[in-house]
Amino acid sequence: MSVSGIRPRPTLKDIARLAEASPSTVSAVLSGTWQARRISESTADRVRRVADEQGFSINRQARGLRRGRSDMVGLILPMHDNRFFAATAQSFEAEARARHLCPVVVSTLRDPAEEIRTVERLISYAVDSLVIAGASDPVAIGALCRAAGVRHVYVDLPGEDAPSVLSDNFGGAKVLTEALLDRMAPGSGPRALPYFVGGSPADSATARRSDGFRAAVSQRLGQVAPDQVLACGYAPSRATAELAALCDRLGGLPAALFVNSLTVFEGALRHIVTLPASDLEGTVFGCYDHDPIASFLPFPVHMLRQNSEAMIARAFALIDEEDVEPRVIEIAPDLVPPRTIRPGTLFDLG
Amino acid sequence: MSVSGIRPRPTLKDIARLAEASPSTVSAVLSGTWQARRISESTADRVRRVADEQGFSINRQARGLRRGRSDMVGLILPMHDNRFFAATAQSFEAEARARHLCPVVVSTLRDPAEEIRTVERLISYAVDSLVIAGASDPVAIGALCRAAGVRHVYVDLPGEDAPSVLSDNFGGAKVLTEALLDRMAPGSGPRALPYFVGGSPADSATARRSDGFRAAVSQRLGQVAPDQVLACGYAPSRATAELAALCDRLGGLPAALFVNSLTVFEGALRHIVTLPASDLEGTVFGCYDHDPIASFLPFPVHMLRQNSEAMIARAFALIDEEDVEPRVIEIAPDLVPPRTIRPGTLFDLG
DNA sequence: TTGAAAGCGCTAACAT
DNA sequence: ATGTTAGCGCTTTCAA
Repeated sequence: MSVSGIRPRPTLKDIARLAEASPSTVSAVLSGTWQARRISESTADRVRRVADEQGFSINRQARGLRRGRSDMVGLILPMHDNRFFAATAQSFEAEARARHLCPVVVSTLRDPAEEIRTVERLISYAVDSLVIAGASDPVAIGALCRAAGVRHVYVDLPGEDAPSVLSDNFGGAKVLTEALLDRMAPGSGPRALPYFVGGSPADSATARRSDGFRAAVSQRLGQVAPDQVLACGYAPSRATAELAALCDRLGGLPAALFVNSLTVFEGALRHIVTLPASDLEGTVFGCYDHDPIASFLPFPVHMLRQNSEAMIARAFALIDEEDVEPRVIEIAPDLVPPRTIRPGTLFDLG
Repeated sequence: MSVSGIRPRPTLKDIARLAEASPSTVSAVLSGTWQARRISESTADRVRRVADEQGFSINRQARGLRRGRSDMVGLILPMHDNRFFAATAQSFEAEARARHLCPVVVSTLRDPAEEIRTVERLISYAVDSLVIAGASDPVAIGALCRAAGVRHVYVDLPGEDAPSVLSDNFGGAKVLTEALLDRMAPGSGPRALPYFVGGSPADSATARRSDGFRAAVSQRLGQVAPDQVLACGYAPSRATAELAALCDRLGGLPAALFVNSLTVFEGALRHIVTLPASDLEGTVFGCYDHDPIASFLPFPVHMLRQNSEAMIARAFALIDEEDVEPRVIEIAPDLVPPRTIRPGTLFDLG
């Protein structure tokens, strides 16, 4: 309204002057510390009224500087565009807000240099603590956090210097593999075997998952050939090629296919759609990760839904308890069975 | 190494003392302002060396307080767990980093109160600017931003007091509808018509999309009955029920179905899988939003991929140019045709 | 080419 | 029950 345009936002001092109180009183009233400083109800009311009238909102940079903290918690992610990490971010925000902390979510595209820069930056904004999901250089991250005295917890991929909350990759893979073995068509020869595809052997999650796969298979079938595990990375295009080569070798799809992630699954699909429809009949699919639309595909896909909510809840509990003991905590994923196929519908393969 | 444990991180003053320079010199050297203050190369080198040795990293709360800004940019999202918003977040981070700004992404679950609280909070952390995606209360947001002098841009859903970068909902819906009309089986009676399902009529995106749908249909078929547009919200369960009711009325699926979002699509699928396979043959699907796995379903789904990258790039350009003129900028989404179906494969419906 | 000093807005001793 | 004051770590005149 005024010709002068926007005026600077009021500071705590302005409120103090207007409410005829001292800055410390205003500070105490507005930050809820006033129980300690037995401030009279009337003063408190007056201060609050003036603050409201003036549309006062505190300068958190100043408050943070003075208190040596920021009331922000950081979450570092490889990327947003991924069901698991997106769900992780969602849970993270809920937990942060329940604690009146400001959630700050930043992704690093699995670039170790970017990851380090991000950690440094968040520390220099004085985040109170840090959750690191899918760390690519946990050693460097740990060094930075320790130097700055910032509590941190690893999620999804482990670190050595602080607690890690991971998916139960071994157990989950074992359960999923068992589900596949249960449904697998009996037969003999290499096509009658289950195969594992996707992921990087350098990555501890893939290692644990393929171990779980091997454990289940060898328990049921007695042995696992090395070529039943094809860790060809996470890129869809690599998965397409790898599956094509496998089908070539076997003369068709194997009886069961354990797919290590949704991106790998997408790549696998690209090959599958080129196959004769009859080829699908003898195959069961499993995927370590869940996608609601995948459950509507015209063949059974057993999926594992990682429990990101429980993982993040656990991570926050560790931070709350100031528990910094390095160790691995595993959270079981949930097995999502394929949807029941009703005879006569589109998805009846018979 | 030392028995005393972690020591406090060095401040700029510490570096000054160790480098035998004044705090102002160190500040100038470390923040690149030193060209202005013609500092000697040797001093600059010495300062940088000491800073490195000490592992100095600046306290951004202090810097921000002094400079009256924070070098943070905020992105407000309805939720992370959604392909479009996740892609938006990803692009946002890339643009922010290209400008040496710290991206801060926060979601609000479409809760207007939470949204306001989040905007207030980010402002009180002194974010330099704000991108608001899917605003549920743009009027209140605008008031806060203006009072604080924070530049802002709306994305996905418009605001009145600042520029808005939106998907070209009308044009996109028209193009998608035309693709459906092109592929639609000829016939007569209500089943031979295209239907629009999902979204809320209160939401401007849905309004524009259904307008685009109507424009394309009336141009081709001469008229559109009111009951061809079923804005039943975004919840999957509502969509399932709505589609079931429609099929009931029509005696089967309509010749074409325009689905307003992926969540609606998921709900629609739940009904579709209960239908006899032969029912699908005469129907084409369209979805405003893209999902890679949906393209592998055993019937053709035309999808629209919103160009979040271009939208965010435009939003940042507006912020860079300090362009605050309220207006709507529309970005065309890309039509993703259904995958080619090869005869004899699983996905050959014939 | 550099240093001294004020002060950003807030909180927490320490007064009273 | 409330006010005074020092100072968090930094940037920026202003002085030299």
